[in-house]
Amino acid sequence: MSVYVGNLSYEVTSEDLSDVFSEYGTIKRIHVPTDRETGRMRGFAFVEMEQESEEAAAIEALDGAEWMDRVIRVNPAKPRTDKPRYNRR
DNA sequence: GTTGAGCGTT
Repeated sequence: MSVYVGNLSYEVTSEDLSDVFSEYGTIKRIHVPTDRETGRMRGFAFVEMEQESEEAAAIEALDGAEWMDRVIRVNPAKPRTDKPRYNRR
């Protein structure tokens, strides 16, 4: 169970996400991927809750919501695609 | 500014 949070501002941190999502359930884990090469945020994040019902509540409440002057996107996350990454630097 | 890692081809 995990939730994808996209269209985020680059100013948003995992703390902000934790703060907001904890209103709808118990945060199990927060993951904010940063670009491996630039070290900067990629404008999205992942949140895991204890229960899927909690995630659903968060999705309903936050998807399309205006946050940090930006309409964010919240959806059930897709499993990590394990696509080949041959010549990465 | 939209789907996470790492190994360094898994």
